[in-house]
Amino acid sequence: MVLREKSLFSTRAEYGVRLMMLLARQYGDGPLPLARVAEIEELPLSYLEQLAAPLRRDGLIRSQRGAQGGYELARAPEFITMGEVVRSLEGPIMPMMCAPEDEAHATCVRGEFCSAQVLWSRIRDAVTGVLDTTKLSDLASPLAGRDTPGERTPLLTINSRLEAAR
Amino acid sequence: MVLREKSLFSTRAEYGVRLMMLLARQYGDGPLPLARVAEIEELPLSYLEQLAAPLRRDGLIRSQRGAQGGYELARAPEFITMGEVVRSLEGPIMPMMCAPEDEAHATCVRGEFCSAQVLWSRIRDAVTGVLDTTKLSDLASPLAGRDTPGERTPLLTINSRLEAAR
DNA sequence: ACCAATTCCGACCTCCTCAGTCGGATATAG
DNA sequence: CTATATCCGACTGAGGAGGTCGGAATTGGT
Repeated sequence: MVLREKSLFSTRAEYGVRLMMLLARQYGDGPLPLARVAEIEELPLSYLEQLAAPLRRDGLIRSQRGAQGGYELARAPEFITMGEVVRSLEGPIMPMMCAPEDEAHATCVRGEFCSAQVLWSRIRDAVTGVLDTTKLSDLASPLAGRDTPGERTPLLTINSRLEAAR
Repeated sequence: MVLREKSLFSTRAEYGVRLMMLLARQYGDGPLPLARVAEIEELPLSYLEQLAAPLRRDGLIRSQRGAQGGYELARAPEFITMGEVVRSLEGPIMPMMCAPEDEAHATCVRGEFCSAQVLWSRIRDAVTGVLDTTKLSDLASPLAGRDTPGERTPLLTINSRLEAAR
């Protein structure tokens, strides 16, 4: 779809996070169908379906099947960390084979001689640190992180802004 | 070669860092040929040659061609950051297309609406933070990062330890 | 002068993952 | 009943990761 150089995470995390943020804004207003998400975020519906599956299995979102159905957050946005979201979509965070999250079974063949491992572990910890301390509620407002406190922004607002943009 | 799940960086960074650490231990004792490195680290020589090229172009290592030649660090280990090494091998650090190191040309099509961007930027900063504050000298000793101050360990020691290991 | 050891360079190749697509089955509100 | 959803599994095309290979250029040792 887009031209894509190498990047630390894949589109699964990217799209999945965008999906979750949309659900966060919608939280409390009933389920949102993926077709709407696909439309708003301009993402392929069939791909989104693939991303919703693990999120649901991991208890981050709830589904309502059938007409008027869709997905909604299983918990309030302030109780969902980005770490849960990203791990659900991408699996455990490891910057390198020899530095898995589960330090127990590092697959580093070279064992004690691999002192580079220290570096990769530090990086992994830095990444998971951000991921685990950032909650969905920290990002869900379009103004969040932009040095403005930012009140809640309903979907309606976002839609009209998208209209205006094209 | 090895089975390889998804990981934040590729083998280029992994092998390249190991190469640099070996050169760091050898620093001041003349050039080390890649054939030796390949032997010690059990890595394919022809692939190492590929990794040495950018490191040399970026002025991190110096080469000496011909017999008795090899590579050596262009500067002392305490003046080379892991950020320089990794960037030389892998290019700019971006966890996601919409959060490049050069914040100027973010290729995020959705512009201001992409509030997820905040997350990816934070992660990028966390990673580059570690990378840019860790120097080659911080890792070069096999004891470094293992809560022991760690004196300099010559190659000879490492070799004999490798012998013993198999 | 020669040879062996090196770096240097570019082309090539193979497999696996990413980023989807597709077809259909199942559930449910109106 | 039907339109709208989720759900599930199989399939696929392109591209990058992770190398390999052949040869040219450079240099120290004898």
